[in-house]
Amino acid sequence: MMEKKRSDCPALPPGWKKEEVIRKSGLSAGKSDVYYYSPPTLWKRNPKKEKKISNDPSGKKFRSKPQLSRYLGNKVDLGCFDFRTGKMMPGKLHKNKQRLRHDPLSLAKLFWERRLKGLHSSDVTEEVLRTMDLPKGLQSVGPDSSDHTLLSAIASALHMSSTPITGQTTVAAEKNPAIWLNASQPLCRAFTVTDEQIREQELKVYQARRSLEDALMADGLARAAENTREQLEGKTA
Amino acid sequence: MMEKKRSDCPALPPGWKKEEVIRKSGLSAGKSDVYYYSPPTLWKRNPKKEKKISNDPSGKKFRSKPQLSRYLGNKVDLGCFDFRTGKMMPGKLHKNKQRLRHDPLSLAKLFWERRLKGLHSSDVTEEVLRTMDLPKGLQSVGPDSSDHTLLSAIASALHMSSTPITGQTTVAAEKNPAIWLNASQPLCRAFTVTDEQIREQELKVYQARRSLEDALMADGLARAAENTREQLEGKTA
DNA sequence: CGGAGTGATTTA
DNA sequence: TAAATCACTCCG
Repeated sequence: MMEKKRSDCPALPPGWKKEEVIRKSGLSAGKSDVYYYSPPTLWKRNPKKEKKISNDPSGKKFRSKPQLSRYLGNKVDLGCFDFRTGKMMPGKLHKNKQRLRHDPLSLAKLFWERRLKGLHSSDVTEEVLRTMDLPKGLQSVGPDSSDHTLLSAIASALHMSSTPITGQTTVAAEKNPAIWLNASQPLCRAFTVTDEQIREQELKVYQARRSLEDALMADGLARAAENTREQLEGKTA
Repeated sequence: MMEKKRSDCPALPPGWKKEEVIRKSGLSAGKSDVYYYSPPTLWKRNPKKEKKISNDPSGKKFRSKPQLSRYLGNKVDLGCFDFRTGKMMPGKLHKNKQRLRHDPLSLAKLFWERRLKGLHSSDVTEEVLRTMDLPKGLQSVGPDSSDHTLLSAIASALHMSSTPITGQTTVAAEKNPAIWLNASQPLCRAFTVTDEQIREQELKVYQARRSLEDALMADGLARAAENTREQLEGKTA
């Protein structure tokens, strides 16, 4: 087979490949497109196995920096990453979060999630969330990538939904968000929870319960909660 | 047999049908494919047996605009035909390379190329071009087949364009220059450059440099070049 | 229906 | 503008 020049990319995690293809015809002949390929092993290991994704040992193909950024999430900071050259360029700080507010994904939904942002009342739950750290395996998906909003979203989902919280699972959501987004799940990538994390969490829950006991003593708690609820309903109407 | 919704297509000759099929699954679920069917040849006479046989009751299926265009040939001008909607879109030539001939940039370049014809001022460059021979592999395409104009065109393309100079590459240009010509390239057939030609050219460049040294001594050179430049800018403005 | 290749649109 | 991103075509 005629292999195209697919080279390693030192700026990305091991196994990632970079390819440059020259356009051979049309109005844009002579211009080039740069693609990246995820490590084959990572791509073939699909834990859910709910769908056969690909036999291609070459990994998944990425065609733009935003797409790459969405996939890598907080694993790799692509702020200084130059997509065309494939190298890190210090001093070139791009704002990659701006674009997310305008893509179809963001407009499609999450009205309620957006509303949660800026909700910094005296709600006790808010205080708890504010001091929490996002687990490393958890990645936001959608227009607002702030950990705070994601936390709120998950918290809400846990309260309002009677089904398990899994996050957005299908890769198809990336291509066809309007069709494939699961509105019953918070906008984060699918994640897994280890036994270790569960044990850690059990401890945290115990501690949190102690804090909550104290909080319940505080004056005005009931009133604050009621205010919060009204705010939510007012904007959903 | 399950008949699918095939509708008439007024933009095509009588008998042509249009069909739209929605994709049901996969990454592209929800997207649709559009097909056209040529007028059914219900019966075809068998010369030997004087018997009518069914040949192609459904007509031929067409899956793309190029395929359709190839079949219809000069019968129908599909320049304004929108394959997806099945309608003619006059004024909105955002399909095809038709737009190529009409957008401001390409138009300006074409005009500039045309202007070079008949430009026989005292410009030194002109003198050089006049005494040059076109390489044998270089062939003019289009209404003006003079070598002189072609040379000027290539020279200007080398200066103006930031993309490689390839000439007209598509075979379609030979069949239908009015539609398929690539205005971003000089009006010549695609050509190749051999190593031998490159070596020859290196010698010529050396000789030309010697000539240029002498030329620079000549009185009035700078003024002539400046006049030429002003003429060009004045007309492109 | 997939996807490489290219046009169209948006961004810097 | 040009470059980057997105969307679509078109053929397997």
